[in-house]
Amino acid sequence: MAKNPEALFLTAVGDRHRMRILNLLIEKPMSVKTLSKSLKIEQSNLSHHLKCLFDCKFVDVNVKGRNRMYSINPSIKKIIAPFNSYIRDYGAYLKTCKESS
Amino acid sequence: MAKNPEALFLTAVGDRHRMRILNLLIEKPMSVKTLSKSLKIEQSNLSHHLKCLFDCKFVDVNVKGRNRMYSINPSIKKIIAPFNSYIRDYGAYLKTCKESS
DNA sequence: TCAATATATGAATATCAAATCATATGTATT
DNA sequence: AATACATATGATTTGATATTCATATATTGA
Repeated sequence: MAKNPEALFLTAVGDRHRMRILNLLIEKPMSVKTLSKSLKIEQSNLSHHLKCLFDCKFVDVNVKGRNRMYSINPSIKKIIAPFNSYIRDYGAYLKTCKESS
Repeated sequence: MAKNPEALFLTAVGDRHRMRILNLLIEKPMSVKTLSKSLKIEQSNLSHHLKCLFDCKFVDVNVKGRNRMYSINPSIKKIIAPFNSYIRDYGAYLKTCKESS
């Protein structure tokens, strides 16, 4: 069944790693190498995540020597802020959908 | 690997059906029956999604006769608004993480 | 108490996304 | 041109999540 934009959005951003990537990039542009070190995500795996973020236009790239600098697309900042604020206030209450069955 | 609050949040809300549920409930409380009809989600499946939303405190329930009225937890409204606004403006650009390989 | 209605639950299955691995591509440096 | 470095890609494996199905529970009304 084809996904609606809401679902596309949520799967795109809805990942432990991708959210952390965005939260780092919101501060400043970074190369894959730097991201990989900071977040301890293996390079190839990280590249896959970046591709996903890029395809959805959450991040931009530009080439700088042999590095590729990823930067955040400003449009998405509006969402990250309320998201982080929610996590700060209510994060402790969250559960997986499975548990407490 | 244990999930961080960010990931918990995103998996909880990050689902085609659950987002639509929240977007309906934001207008007014509804019974499972009503939700099921409006969203054309089969009852048992819907109940599973509601449980997930409830466990994460995104919705509340109260019993009204033999119905159970689900209502949205106000704390989450702050996120739904910017989310919907993003979708409205940029939804068309979203892609699945797989395609265009 | 019995039947009807509304909802929840657990287990089994099906579907989808993430991680990994091996390798390819592109750029810079010598 | 050859090597090294940085990153991307495709295929495969692995793991997680959604759906379905059969059934249980709870409430109401006859």
